[in-house]
Amino acid sequence: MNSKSWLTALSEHGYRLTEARRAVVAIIHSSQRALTPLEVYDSARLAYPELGLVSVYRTLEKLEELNLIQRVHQPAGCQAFISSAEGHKHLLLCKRCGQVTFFEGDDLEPLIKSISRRTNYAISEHWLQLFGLCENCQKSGS
Amino acid sequence: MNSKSWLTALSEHGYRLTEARRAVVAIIHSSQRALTPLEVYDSARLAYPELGLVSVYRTLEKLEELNLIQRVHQPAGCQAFISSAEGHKHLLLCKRCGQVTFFEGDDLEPLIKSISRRTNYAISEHWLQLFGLCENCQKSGS
DNA sequence: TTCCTATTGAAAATCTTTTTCAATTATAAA
DNA sequence: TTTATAATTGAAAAAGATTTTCAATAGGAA
Repeated sequence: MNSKSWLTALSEHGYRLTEARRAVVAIIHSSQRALTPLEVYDSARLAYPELGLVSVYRTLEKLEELNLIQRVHQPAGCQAFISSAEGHKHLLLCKRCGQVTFFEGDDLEPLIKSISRRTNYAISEHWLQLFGLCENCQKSGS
Repeated sequence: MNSKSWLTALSEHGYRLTEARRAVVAIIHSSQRALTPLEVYDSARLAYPELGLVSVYRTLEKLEELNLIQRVHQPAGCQAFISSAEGHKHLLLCKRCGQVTFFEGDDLEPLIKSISRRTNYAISEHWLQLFGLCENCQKSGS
């Protein structure tokens, strides 16, 4: 999924393709780690200085609505966004550099069924997130 | 773990036992669902009207520091707190009434080891949270 | 009971996010 | 192309949430 297809998706949902949106899409689409609205704003303004922070919020809102990005929850805060993976994937976050890696977690079904039986809950969603150090950060010491 | 032991814990860590703290502890300790600072404030003021919102924030901060409460992350927001379970437990949340149930998730180890092998991450923490409908809310229709 | 200092609540400050609004601009239609 | 129009913009204001400041108060050790 390249950055152009995000623009196409926006367009197909009746949203106009503006400079502000292109700038925001370019930044968040190419990031390997989750970015806050302010970080997107600061990075995107390097290429498009007229950009307003409000447009960043509004564009992130639309990208999230189209499932192109998703919010990342971390101990330090829950305002950051990253490109969504296709299909149902879970997140693995590097505690040092913030890099986000997706992984499949299908093996969860038996656990969920067992919890469901034990608690009598009808379970419809799950969040699984792992934290650790990526290969690079392990190498480069603490 | 009763509410008195939270007060003891606060006291043992050098914090004074004040009316404001007692009021906050009483409310959050007895809640079955996660409460935001504002919800704690509103509930606690019924018993102790002089309470200030600032003291709610400050008390929640200390309770979290002592691991007596923990922040609950939800699609709707991440500002709410619930009593912590003892030992390593995961959360199961009712999407309708908000009730929080803890469960053990030890069966996760094999999955985590496999992801670790596949991604070369050194995984040190995990978050697992399930969402669904509790028994009561299933009964009482949508 | 006294004294010291942690704690308090009110107000102000700070941050983040949302709303308002007049000007601009993307896009469909002519 | 040009035109018309409605979506979008950025700035400013508003709204919310959280933190800081500060003088007054009250917990608890002596």
